[in-house]
Amino acid sequence: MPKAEKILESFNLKKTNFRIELIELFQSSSSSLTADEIKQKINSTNDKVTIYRALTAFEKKCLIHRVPDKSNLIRYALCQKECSQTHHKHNHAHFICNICAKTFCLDDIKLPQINNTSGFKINKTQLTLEGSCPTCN
Amino acid sequence: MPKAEKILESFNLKKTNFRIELIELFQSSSSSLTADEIKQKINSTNDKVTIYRALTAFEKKCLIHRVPDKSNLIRYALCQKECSQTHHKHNHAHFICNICAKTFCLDDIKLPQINNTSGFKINKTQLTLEGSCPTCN
DNA sequence: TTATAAACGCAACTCAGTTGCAAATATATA
DNA sequence: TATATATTTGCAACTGAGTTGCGTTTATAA
Repeated sequence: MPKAEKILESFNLKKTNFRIELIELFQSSSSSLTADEIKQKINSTNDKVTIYRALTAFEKKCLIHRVPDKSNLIRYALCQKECSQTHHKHNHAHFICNICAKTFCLDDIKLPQINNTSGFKINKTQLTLEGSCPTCN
Repeated sequence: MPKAEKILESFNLKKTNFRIELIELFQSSSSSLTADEIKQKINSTNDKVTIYRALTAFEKKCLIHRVPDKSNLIRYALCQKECSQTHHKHNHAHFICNICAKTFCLDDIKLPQINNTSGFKINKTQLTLEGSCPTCN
């Protein structure tokens, strides 16, 4: 796991305390995070705008990616190394726990290959599973 | 295709002009609908609250189901006959068009069978495809 | 015809996420 | 080390989807 400072450096982002903490939080989280969860876990005094802007910047640099969420919140998880600095490239399924509402990346479960059908041209495939996570069951 | 009045009757819902129109709109739509799209297509003077409440009632009766949406809007499509009046039971993939942002049900594409993995108990599977729809390409 | 439960409409609210702008700060350069 | 510059931050105000409360209207059953 690369150090947070190294990551920010390599992405040409400034090494501010908040952003270092934010990366470390993502690295230590087994599931994904919403802006609100971040605000609670890093008990910083940072404004929510700062959080949203950091997330937007990280997503743009392919450091984090959006994952599905039950209640239509924007939820992020760390990208794996297959993502370059300019292009996201995910080939894993996501799991939403119906009890704790967290979303997990299931790196082991690969996506099915679906061919273009009846006029629909397919660029991207997403597989989302629901149920109960290891902690909840 | 059952008549809108018949449907409302069988679901123990009142046959109001708005709800009849709403069902007919769903029946004539090849893709799914948001509350806002409904307001525009039925150019009724109905309050948005009325639309939201009708959608909630229809979903509860398993007449419509939520489908994924690019920008986290609540988006609905008509259920197929496999849904009972009390339980949703969907076995099809969804397609999101990245150009027109509409979501379509792909009844032909069935869901892959994923087994429970490493502590995750799976109850539901969702397969979402993205690309461009027949109209847009 | 009347009673009653469902549906409706208005107003006001909630809450996630966004935008504008000015102040602060990290970092590269002189 | 000092200075310039682009990035990041914080505040305030806003947006827009969706919700809640409550009183009124309406479909339908008695």
